[in-house]
Amino acid sequence: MSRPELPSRFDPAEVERRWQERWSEAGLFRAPEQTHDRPFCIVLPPPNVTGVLHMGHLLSNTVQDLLVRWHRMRGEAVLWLPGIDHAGLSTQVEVRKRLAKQGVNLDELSREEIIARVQEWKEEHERRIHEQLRVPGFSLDWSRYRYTMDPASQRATRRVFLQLYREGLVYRGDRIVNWDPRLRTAVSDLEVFHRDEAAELLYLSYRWADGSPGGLTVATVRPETIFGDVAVAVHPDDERHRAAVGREVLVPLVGRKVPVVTDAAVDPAFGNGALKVTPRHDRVDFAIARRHPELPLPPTILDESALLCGEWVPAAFRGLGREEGRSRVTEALAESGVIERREPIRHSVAVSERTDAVIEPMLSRQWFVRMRPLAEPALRAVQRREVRLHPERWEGTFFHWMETIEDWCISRQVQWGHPIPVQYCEACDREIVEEEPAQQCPACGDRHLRSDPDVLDTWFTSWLWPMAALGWPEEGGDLARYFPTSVLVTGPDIVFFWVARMVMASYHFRGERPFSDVYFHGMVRDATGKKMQKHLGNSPEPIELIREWGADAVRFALLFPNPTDQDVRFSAATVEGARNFLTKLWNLLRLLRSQLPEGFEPPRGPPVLDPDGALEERWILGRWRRTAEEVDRALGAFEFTPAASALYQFLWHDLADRYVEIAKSALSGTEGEAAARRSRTVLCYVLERSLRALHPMVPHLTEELWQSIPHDGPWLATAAWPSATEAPFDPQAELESEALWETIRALRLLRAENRIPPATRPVAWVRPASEETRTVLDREKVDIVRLARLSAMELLRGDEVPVEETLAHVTPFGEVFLPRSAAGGGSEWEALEREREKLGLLLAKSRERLADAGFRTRAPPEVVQEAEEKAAELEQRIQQIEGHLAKSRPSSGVA
RNA sequence: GGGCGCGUAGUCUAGCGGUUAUGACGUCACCCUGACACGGUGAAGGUCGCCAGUUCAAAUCUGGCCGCGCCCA
Repeated sequence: MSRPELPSRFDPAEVERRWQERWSEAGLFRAPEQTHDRPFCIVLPPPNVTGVLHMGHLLSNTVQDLLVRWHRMRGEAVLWLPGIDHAGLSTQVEVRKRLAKQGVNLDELSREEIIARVQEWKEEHERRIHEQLRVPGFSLDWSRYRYTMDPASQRATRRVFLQLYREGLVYRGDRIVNWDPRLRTAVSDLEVFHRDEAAELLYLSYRWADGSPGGLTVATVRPETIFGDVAVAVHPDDERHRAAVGREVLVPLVGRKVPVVTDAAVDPAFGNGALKVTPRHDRVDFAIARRHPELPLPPTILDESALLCGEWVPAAFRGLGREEGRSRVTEALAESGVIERREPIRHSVAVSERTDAVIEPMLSRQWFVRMRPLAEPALRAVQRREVRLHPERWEGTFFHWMETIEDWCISRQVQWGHPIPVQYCEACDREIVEEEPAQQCPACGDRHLRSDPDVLDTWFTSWLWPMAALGWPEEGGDLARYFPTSVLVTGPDIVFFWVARMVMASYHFRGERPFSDVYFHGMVRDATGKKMQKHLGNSPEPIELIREWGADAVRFALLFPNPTDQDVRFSAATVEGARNFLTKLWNLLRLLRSQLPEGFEPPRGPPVLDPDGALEERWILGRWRRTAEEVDRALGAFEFTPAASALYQFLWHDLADRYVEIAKSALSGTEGEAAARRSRTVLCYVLERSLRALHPMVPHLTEELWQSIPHDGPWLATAAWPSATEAPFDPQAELESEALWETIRALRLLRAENRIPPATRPVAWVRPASEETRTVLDREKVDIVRLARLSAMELLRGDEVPVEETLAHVTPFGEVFLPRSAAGGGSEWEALEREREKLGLLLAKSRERLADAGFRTRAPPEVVQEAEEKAAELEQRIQQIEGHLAKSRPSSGVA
C-alpha cells in the first residue's frame, strides 16, 4: 500500500488552514461573472464594524455557509457576498467610550476630528472581523466585499432619500421622539426597550383658579414636569369630573392657570382619572394638545441632557437632572401641602438600548419616513408567500408589526454616518434636496447654504443592503445576475429593524422581492440555558473555540444536537460530541484506505444490487438511500438538525457499528476475492457519498478525507451533490437485518448478564420463530458466530432441545441459548423476569384493547389484525420465557 | 395587558392520532477484539407539566389551568 498511514486522530488546525489556502488560491468561491440559469445568492448580514463577532454570528454564518456550499455542489452559480456595516450610533458610542478612557471628551472634538477617530477605530476592527470570518472556513466571495459607507452605498443612500422626499414619503416634522439624553440624539422606536421599574405615584391637588375651595386631584409619577403643564385632561365620559370641565386650575408651585379639558385618551382608571398635560414631554400629552389647538405650546423645560431648563421652570430647579429634580420638586410640593397621597407603583419605563439611559420623550424636529405606503406591498408579499419566512411562525410577528407600523425617525444627532442630504438657505430658509449638493438657493439665489448637521439612521442604508451590495442603483452586472437574492439568514431580533424594512425597500425601489426565503435562527445559549452575553462571561470567543476544537467540530456542534428551529445550547460537551463524531469519521476513512488495493478504481455510479449479494450490502445501500433522502428533505425545509442527525446516525450506527462489523470478514478476503471486491466497493461508495453530503457542514475534514481516497474531480467543494435516488433499495434486507441483529444482541445480552468472559467462545443454540428467520440466520451463521464470539451456532427445529443445560433469552425472532457451564456468575433469570414483566404489561394492554367492541368495529381492519398478531406473538414469547424461568430459577437456588 | 413559542428518563432532545416513545450527554457493568478508549458491548433510568374533552384509540388533536422563555405595549 503506497498511501501513508493516517494517524488515529487528526490535527484540525493544520488540515483546516491548508484547505482554506488551497480553496482560496483556486478561487473556488468567486461567483461566476456570466449569467447562469440557476443563480443562488446570499448577502451576509453585514456585521457592525466596531463589533466583535460572537457565537450568534458563528451560528448564523455556519448556516449560511452550509446553504451556500450545498447549492454550489448542486451546480448553481453561487454568490455569498461579504460586507460590513458602519453602524453609526453604536460605533460612535464605542468610540466615545474609548476616547473617554484616554481622557478625551468626544463632544469637544470637531466633526472632522470625530470622523477621523472613528475611521481609525473602524480599520482596526475590520481586520479582526475578517479574521473571524476566515478562520471558520466560510466560503465567501471576498472579491465582492462591500461596506455600507463606500461610495456606491453613499450614492444608493442619497438616491433613496431624494426619491422618498420627492414622493412625499420623507418629511421633516415636529414630533415626540425618543430622546437619549446621554447620547443626545433621537433614536427610533425600535432602539428603545421597556423595563418595569418601581416608582412613586403622587396625587397632587391642583387648586381651582377662581379661588373657590378645593381643586382637582391629578396623579403623576413625573412631578418635575409640572412646569410644562398646559392643561389637565379628563375622560369625556367620566362623571366624577364633569363639573370640572371648562374650569381652570393652578399648577402647583408656579400658580400658572391651566384649563381642564376632555380627551378620550385619558384612562379614567389610572390614578384619579385626571391627567396633567405636558405636551413637550409625552406622546399622549402631545396628541391631546394637538386636539386642543387653543392650548399654548410651552417652552421646553428639559434640555438635550434632560436637565430642567427654561423660563417656565423656577430658578431653584433649573439645571437639575430628572431624578434630582423629581425629589426636589416632590419636597417642595410636600411643603406647599398639595400632595394628597403617595402610592408606590411599578410602571414601564422606556430605556435606550444603546446606553441604558431612561428615554426622555421630547418634542423635536426630525426627519421621518412615512411607513404605511411602504408597508402595504411588503405585507402582501409575505401573505402571498412571495417572501417565505422560516420557521413559518414568524409570519404572525411580522404581520402584527406591519399592520401597526408607525413612521420611522431617521435623523440622528451624531457625526458618524451618512449626512442627511439636505441644505437650508440662510436667506429664505428653504429646504434644498437635490441629486448633488447645491451651490446656491434655487428659490432666492442666495449662496449661503447650510447643510443639515445630522446623519441618517444606519438602517436607512442597511435596508438597501441586498440591492446596494449588488450594485444598485447601477443596473446590470451582479444586480442583473444575482438579484433578487435567494435566502436571508438572520436572527429574529432584527425582523423589524432590518428584514421588514429590506422587504419594503426592495418592493418600493425595484418592484420586486429582495429574497425568496428568510431563515431565522435561534439564539445561542450556554449549557445552563442562559443567553450568551459578553458581560455574563459565558460567551466563548469563536476563534479561541476553534483553536481548541477545530472549526469543523464547532460548526457541527452548532448544527447537530440542538432543538429544531429553536435556540441552540452550546457547551464544551456539545463540541466534544461533534469532535468525537469527526474522529469516528476519520477512522472510518482510515479503515477504508487500508482496504483499498493499489490502483483501485472508484465506483462511478452506485454498486449494482445483486439479489444474491451479502445481506449487509443490500441493507447498507438502502440505509444510505433513506439517509440521503432525509438530508435532501431536511435541507430543503431549512431543518438543519435533522439533516446533521441523519448523517450522524447513518455513519456511526449503521455504517460503523453494523455494516463494517459484518463486512470485516468479507473485506479481509476470507470469503474470497469477489466478496472482498464487492464489499470494498460498497464501503467506498457509501463513504464517498457521505463525505459529499457532509461537506457543507464539515467542509475541511471531508475535503481532506475525500482527497485521500480515489475520487473524481479536483475538489470536493465543487463536486456534485450526491443523488439520493441512484442508490438501490431493498426492503427485504431491512427485515432480515433486524432478525440478524436481534439474535446477536440477545446472545450478547446473555453473555453480559451471566458474565461469560470475553475470551470464552461457547456454542449457541437458536430456535428461530419462523422458517424465514431460520433461512436468514442459517445464511448469516458465520457472522453471528463471530460477532457474538461463539465457537459454533446450531439451529434447533421444533421440539429439539440443546444437549446441555442452558441459559436462555427470547426475542421476537426466536429463542437463543448458551451453555450454563460457560457462565461465570450473574443471574440470567433477572433479565428474563424483567422481560416477562414488560411483555406482560404490553399483553394486558393489548388484550384490553382487543376486548373493546368499539375497537373491533371502528378501527381499520388492518389495525385490528395487527393487534391480534401482536398479542399472539407476545403470548408465545411470554410462554417461552416462563418455561425458561421454571427451569432456571429453582436450580439456581435463588428465591 | 396583547402576541408567539416551549414543558417528554438526572440533563438536552426526536416523535405530533394506533410504535415495546428516538438519539445524545451523564450513570452502572464488562472489554485496550487487528479503523477508532475522542472507542466497543450490554444494562439501568420515563405517571410524555396538570385537569377536562374529542376519538374505538391521545405524548400526538381541542379547551382550561400551572410553570418557563421571547417579542410587543
